[in-house]
Amino acid sequence: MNEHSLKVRDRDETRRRLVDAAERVLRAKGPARATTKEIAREAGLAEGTLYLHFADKLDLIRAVQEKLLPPFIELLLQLPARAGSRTVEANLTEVAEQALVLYRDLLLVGSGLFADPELLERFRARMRELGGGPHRAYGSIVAYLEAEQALGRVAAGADLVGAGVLLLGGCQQHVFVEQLSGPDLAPLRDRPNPAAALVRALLAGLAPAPPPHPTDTDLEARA
Amino acid sequence: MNEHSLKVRDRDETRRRLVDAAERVLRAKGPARATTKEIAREAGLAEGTLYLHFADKLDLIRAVQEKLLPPFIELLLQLPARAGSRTVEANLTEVAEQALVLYRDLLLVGSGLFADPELLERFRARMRELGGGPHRAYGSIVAYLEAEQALGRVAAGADLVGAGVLLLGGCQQHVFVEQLSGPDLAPLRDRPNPAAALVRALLAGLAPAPPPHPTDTDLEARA
Amino acid sequence: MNEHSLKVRDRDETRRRLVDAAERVLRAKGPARATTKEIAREAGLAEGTLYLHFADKLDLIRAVQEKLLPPFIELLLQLPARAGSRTVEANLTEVAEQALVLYRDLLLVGSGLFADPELLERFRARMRELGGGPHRAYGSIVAYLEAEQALGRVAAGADLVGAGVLLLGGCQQHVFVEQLSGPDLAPLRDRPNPAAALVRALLAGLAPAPPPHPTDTDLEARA
Amino acid sequence: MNEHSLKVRDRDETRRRLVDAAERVLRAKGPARATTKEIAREAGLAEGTLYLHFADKLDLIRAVQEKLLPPFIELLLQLPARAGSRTVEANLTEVAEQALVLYRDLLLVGSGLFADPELLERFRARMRELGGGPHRAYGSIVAYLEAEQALGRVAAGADLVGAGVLLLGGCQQHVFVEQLSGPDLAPLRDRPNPAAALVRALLAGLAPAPPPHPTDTDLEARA
DNA sequence: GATGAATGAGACTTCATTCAT
DNA sequence: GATGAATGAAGTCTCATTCAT
Repeated sequence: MNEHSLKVRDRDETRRRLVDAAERVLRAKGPARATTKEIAREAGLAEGTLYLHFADKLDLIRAVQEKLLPPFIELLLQLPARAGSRTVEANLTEVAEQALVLYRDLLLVGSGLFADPELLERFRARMRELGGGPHRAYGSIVAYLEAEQALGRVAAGADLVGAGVLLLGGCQQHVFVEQLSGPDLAPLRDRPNPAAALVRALLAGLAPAPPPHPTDTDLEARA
Repeated sequence: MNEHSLKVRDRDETRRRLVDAAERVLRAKGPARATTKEIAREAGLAEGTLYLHFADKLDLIRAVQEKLLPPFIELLLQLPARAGSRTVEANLTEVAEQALVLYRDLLLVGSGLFADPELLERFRARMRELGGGPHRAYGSIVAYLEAEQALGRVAAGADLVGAGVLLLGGCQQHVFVEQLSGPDLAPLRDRPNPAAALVRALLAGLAPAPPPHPTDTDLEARA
Repeated sequence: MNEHSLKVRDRDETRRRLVDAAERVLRAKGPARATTKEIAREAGLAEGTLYLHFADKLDLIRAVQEKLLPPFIELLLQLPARAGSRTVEANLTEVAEQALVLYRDLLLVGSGLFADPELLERFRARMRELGGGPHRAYGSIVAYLEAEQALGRVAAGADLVGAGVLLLGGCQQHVFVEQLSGPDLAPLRDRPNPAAALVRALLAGLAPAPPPHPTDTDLEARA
Repeated sequence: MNEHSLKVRDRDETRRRLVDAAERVLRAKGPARATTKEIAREAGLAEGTLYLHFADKLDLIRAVQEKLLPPFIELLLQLPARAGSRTVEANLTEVAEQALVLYRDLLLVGSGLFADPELLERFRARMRELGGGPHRAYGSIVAYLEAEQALGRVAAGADLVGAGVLLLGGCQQHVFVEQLSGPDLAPLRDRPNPAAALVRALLAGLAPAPPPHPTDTDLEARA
């Protein structure tokens, strides 16, 4: 390990401290109130140092947002290979649990994304660069569900993309309502295991079971 | 119509112009970049006039956000009375369509809500004041589904709150992915009628149809 | 009493209500925080009405300040005629009491005078116009003391202008220290009748009584 | 002198330039018209720099006011030790001279103190913090006069606090009248050495010399 | 590379004043 | 004469960014 790699490690270390500090401040104050001065103080560094490691403040915020995604991405990448293992319910519940974690972070840390069109556009550009983004997530989920369909563990005619949207959306909505309502009014407070509950609700659907015995009289009545 | 009511109408007119202008600027620039100066210019009024009608900038933003909700609230309030009419699918699709409209607005205009803890807290306070908020929305949806359950048009054991979260969340997610992906990468672009599709997916569920009557004749029939 | 005089009385009444309201607001908020909006509200009139009766805000403030002076002026005008009546101490104590009242008002209401050179210059101009001002006050006091001197009730060689400056200044200083110290630190709090005490101190002076019996030994010691 | 102390000196230098610039602007425009913009321009610094060194505008004004007091405080602290030296008249005249200087500054720079209740309250708080304020000034003067009393150079029964109030008040009044009258009407203009005159007037008092020994011989001597 | 004082554009807000009704 | 909504200049303060050390 030569001097150069030491320096590189120092650079990385400083950069990491800035990202971590930024995340703490974003969580504490919200994107609108997070200032470079406070982030630098939280990192124990000078304000100017920030600009040696990031192009500007938005660049740093984007780095924080990117840090939040990998665990979820990781899980999705492994998902198709799990088809057939355990139960569909268990596999999807694990996804939902991680989605809840992710959306909680995104709501607090990344809500500034839609507040500032420029930040949003930069984020999209970065996603294109990395080849990531929502379409990858849905690709993984659909691939998994197709595999389960082939195994007969998912209904044949099901709208798999729709199911993915409902599942991830349910998680997002849960967090959304939770935060919007605050500690006082909490319509979802008495749902102890939201991830599992949402998965069960999605699997079951809302439609009533079709009439078990299509007897003659039934058929006549319908006609 | 006397002089006083004329003035009242003037006041209201000015107020409305400010809210409309604020909405346009919020959509164009995002909450983080919307300035009082530009809102006033957009309204064709002086900057100071804004403060004759609103306590401060956040108060104005809140007024814009409040303006977006009533159509959706209205629909939800009428929903329970529709139980038994048309089909469950049609009724829920109408809800989903309006939810898509609402979330599209909220994402662009209201995302600043979570970016600034103070704004969020003010919004919560206002909801407590008005007795509104997400718990009211869920109350209406659950009441409707319970009525349909009693009519046999919704499965007996279904998790009705969970269904509501999945439905509204699915709409939210659709908008979220749509916006996050931008015009280029659009995993959901080829879903022409997202509201109807989500409702159908929710009604059907993912689970494969269980053998309704595990009697011998049934099993034979399948084989 | 014809219609015209009624209107005149109305005008005066409105004007007086504005001046009174301005005084109340000035006392409550201080000159720096007194706004035309609040003064109008306090007067129960519209903001624009203020400008029908006063050239501008400074003109109104000046009217308040002028209202404070007459009682004191009145007293000073009568003062010379009182020479020989009661005691010098009683006469001066009455002056000191009124001076305390005046300075208390001036400090709270009129401190803005020196905060704004323009206001000060307008006040001077108005004094020149009315022939009033401090030189008139001192004229009265000196005239009174001269009369008392002639009566032997005031020391022959006394600096009468200096005595006036000390007396009025003592009152001013008392109020100044009182206000500057606030309710907590009050070096002058245990002085129950400050006007009387100041007059007594002024009459007595600080110099020790000259040696009562200039005996030979005393004279030798001094030489 | 290392790099750090250099920076400290820079900081102090900038701070001092701001205070000096603020003092100049306060004198020129009065507290009510002094703006941060002009103070910064006068200091040759950016407006934002002001807020690196002072919490806000009031904090800067307070710093100017505090700068004015030390010379006077210094003199008062040394005063008790001077008892017995020179003459009482000389010692008090020095105090009066400095008091005139101080009040001239305070009237121009510090009159805003009473115009804004918040500024006044901050000033009181700062005095409590520093243990200073008028009660300290009066403590020193009284201590000095007591020492002189013990030496027989001040009358035994004299009201020492009252004497202090008269002396400082006289100086304050002198400045007050001087400024209020403006250059035209100056009732006190022909008093060439006001400090000395006020002290002499205070020492002498107004009361006519009482018959020191109301013995027969005294009475005869007067006749 | 790190520092942090300085920058300065620009944000929000206030308020004396005007003028159509 | 009275009104009060509207004005807009001016104020205080913030904060991302730069640059000499």
